[in-house]
Amino acid sequence: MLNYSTSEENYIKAIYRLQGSDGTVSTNALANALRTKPASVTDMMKKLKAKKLLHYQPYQGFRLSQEGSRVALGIIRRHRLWEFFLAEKLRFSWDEVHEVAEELEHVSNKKLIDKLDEFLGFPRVDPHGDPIPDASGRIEINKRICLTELPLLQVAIVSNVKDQSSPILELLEHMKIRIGTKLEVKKRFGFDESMEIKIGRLPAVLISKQLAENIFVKYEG
Amino acid sequence: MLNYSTSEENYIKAIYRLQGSDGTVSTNALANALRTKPASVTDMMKKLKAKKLLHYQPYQGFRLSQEGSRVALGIIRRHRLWEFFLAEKLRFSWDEVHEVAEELEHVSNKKLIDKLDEFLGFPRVDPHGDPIPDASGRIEINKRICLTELPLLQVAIVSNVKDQSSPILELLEHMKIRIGTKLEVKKRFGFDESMEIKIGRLPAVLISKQLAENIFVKYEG
DNA sequence: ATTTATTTTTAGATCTGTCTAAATTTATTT
DNA sequence: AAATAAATTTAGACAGATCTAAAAATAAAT
Repeated sequence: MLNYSTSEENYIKAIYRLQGSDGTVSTNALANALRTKPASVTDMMKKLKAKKLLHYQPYQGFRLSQEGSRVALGIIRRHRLWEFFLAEKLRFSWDEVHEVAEELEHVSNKKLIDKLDEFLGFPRVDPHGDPIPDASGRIEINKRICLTELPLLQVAIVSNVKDQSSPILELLEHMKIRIGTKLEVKKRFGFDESMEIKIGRLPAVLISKQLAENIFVKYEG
Repeated sequence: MLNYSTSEENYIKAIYRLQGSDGTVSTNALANALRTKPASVTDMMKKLKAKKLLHYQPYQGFRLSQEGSRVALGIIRRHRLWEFFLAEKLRFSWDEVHEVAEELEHVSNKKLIDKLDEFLGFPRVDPHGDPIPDASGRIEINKRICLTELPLLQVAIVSNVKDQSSPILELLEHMKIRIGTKLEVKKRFGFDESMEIKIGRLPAVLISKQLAENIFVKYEG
C-alpha cells in the first residue's frame, strides 16, 4: 500500500473518470480536465508510468493499469464517503459537498476510511447518486435514465435536470426536488402520462409528463 | 483569511507549542521538534516573517505575532475537533487519534470545521483533555494536577500516568482508567487517604493513595 | 503525397521545501 | 580577553510540480 501525492492522486482520479470502461485518454483532454498544461501532463505521465500505475507510449495516450485502477477506486471511495458524511451528518447541501470532499479525499488512512464507512452505515451511493466502492474496491455500476423510464418502486437519486431555465427550477424548488433527492415512482397514469412520486417520507405527489422528461436519475442495478 | 501550506502550518503549530505563554523559540529547538534541520528552520522563518506570522531577528529566536497565534489556534481547533470526532464517533482509541488528526487538521475549510463543531455538540476538550478553541479562537486554560489535588466533584480527564510499569498498568486496566478517561472525585477518606471516584455513569469505585499519586488529570478552570 | 494544422514531447526556467557543508555570530571557558 | 564550543545563518544543490517556448510526431486537408 504505497502512498501517492495529492497531485498524483488528482491525475489518477481524472484519468479514471475520462477513460470510461475501455478507452484511452489524451494529453490534451487530461490537461483540460485538470486545468493544467499539456507539458505538465506529459511530465506526470512519465512518473506514473515509472510507478506502474498506467500504460503509456509517447504520443499514444494512456490508460490506468490494474494497480492504477485500484488506486483510483480507493480515492473515489474516500471522496464519496466524505460527501455522504458532509451531506448526511454535517447537513451540507448537495452542491457544497464536492469541493470539501476534494480536500478530505487525500487523507489516506485506511482505518479512518473503513471506520467512517461503518459509522455511516455502509452507504451504497453518495449524495449525487454515484456508487461508493466498498473496502475491497468493488463498485456497482450505475444506471442513469430519465425519470419517465424508472421502474415502479425503484428508489433512485436525482442526478441532473435537462432544462435549467428558471420556470422549471421554480417548479422543482416548490416540489422540493433537487439534485441528490431520493425518490421512487409509485404509479403512472396512462391518460396524461403523469406519475405519482414519493420523496423520502413525505406524502406522494403528482408530477406531469413534461416535468418528468426533464429529470434524470441514477440507481444501482 | 489566507491559506497556508501543510508545511507552514506544521511550523506554526510547533512554535505555538514550544513558546508557551511568553518565551521565544530557538532554531535548534524547533528543528528538533519537527525532526528537520536547523537550516530548513531558518529558511522557513524568513518566509513566515515575510508573511508577518512571527517576529524574528537573526540569531535572536522567534515568537508568533498576533496573526501567527490566531493561525495556530485555528490549526489546534481543527486538530482537536477531529480528535474528538475520531474518538467519539468513529471509536478510535485515545492513542490512535493524534496521528490521523495530524492529517485532517490541514483541511482548512471554515464552514466544514464550524459544522463539525456543531455536529459534535461544541465539545470543550479533546480526548486527551486539552481544550478546544472556539470558532473565534478563544481557548480556556487547562489546569494539570495530580489526582490527589483534584477538587471534589470537579470533572477532569486523565492525561498522564507517572509510573508506566506493568503492575500499575494492570491495575489501571482493571479499573478501566485510561488516558482520556473522564472522572471526578466523590469523596476522600482521611484514614488512608484513599478516595472514591466516579467514571462516567459507572458506579463509584475506591482507589488507593498510591494509585492516585500516579494519575495526573486536566480540567478547565 | 505534400503541405498544413494539431497534438504531444522536450528543453530549460521557476517556486517550494528540503538538505549538506561552510561561514558567521553568539555563548562559554579558560 | 582570547580561545574554544555551540548555535545559527548563508551558499549552493536537489526533488517535486509546474510553466513557456521550441521541436518533433501525428493527423487532417488540399
